[in-house]
Amino acid sequence: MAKHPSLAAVVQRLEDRGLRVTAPRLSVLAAAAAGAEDQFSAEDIESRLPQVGRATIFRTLKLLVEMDVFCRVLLDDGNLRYRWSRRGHHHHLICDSCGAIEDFTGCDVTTLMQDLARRTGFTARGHWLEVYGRCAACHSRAAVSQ
Amino acid sequence: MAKHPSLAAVVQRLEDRGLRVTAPRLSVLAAAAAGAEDQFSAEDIESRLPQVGRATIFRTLKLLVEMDVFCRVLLDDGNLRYRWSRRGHHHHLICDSCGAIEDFTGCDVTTLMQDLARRTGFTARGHWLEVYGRCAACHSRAAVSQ
DNA sequence: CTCTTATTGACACATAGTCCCATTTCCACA
DNA sequence: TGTGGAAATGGGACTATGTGTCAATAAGAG
Repeated sequence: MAKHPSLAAVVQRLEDRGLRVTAPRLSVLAAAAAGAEDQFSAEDIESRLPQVGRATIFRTLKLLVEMDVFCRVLLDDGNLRYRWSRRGHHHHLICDSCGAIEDFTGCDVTTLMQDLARRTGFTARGHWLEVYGRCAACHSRAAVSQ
Repeated sequence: MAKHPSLAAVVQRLEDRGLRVTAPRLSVLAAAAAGAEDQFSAEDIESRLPQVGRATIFRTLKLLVEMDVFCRVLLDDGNLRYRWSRRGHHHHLICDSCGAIEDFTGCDVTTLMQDLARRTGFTARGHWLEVYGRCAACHSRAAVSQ
């Protein structure tokens, strides 16, 4: 699966919303695709685009997160990263050891929420879940080196 | 149940860790207990303690979070709050409408994690979960006003 | 080609911290 | 009781991640 959706698709979605497809917006998308990692910080984008105003970069990041082109990932140390969104409801598995981020869907938190409503009367509208641990690759790597 | 544990218990835990029980640390605890709400921001503490250095306030907050005296709560808007921890693994139910925060334990995310490990090979070490929605009190309030 | 509106860039300001370093405070031990 | 070392503090600079304002610019519609 591609790291990120085609530019054309994003452009289409901008147009559908009646938003303009401008050079700075395309630059941010390009800069986000440029990194070696599939995740990036606001600062990464800033440093790759010295010619684009800082405010514009943040505005664009915010817009693209709203449009579900990017998603935010909360790292264990409290830092925030951006990432191409796989679109729709999903969560992240963040590897402590290599830092890789995987998505996961099939989130049964819904069941949990229903349970919760029964027990406490609290109705969940949404939730934020990040999982920290060790990915399969780092497991085998550890197994080999020992 | 009390909003927060006795000061003596916290003092004890500081001593157990070989840390000093200093005036600034006690001030932060007092300031945290002073607010009307059971939650507070770093800024709340700062403004209640103009005589204590900012660096000290942040150091102390961090220390008390590590000691599980306070916990951090991630609000829906991305802002962070501090809160007396009920100690041990728990999550938060944050009411959109009145802003109240309830704790909940009996978190069956564990089951989810085991499932995850089977499916993806990812072993979870920990997770962060915040739930947003509407509390029981706000439900009944809404029912009455309609 | 021009009008309108979206968008941008610059800059100031805000929040939530961290880092460094000189000074102070505390505690233990002589 | 005095003192030396370690822990803790306060001040200030610095960082990261934003937001708000406002005048200038650019895009698309007609």
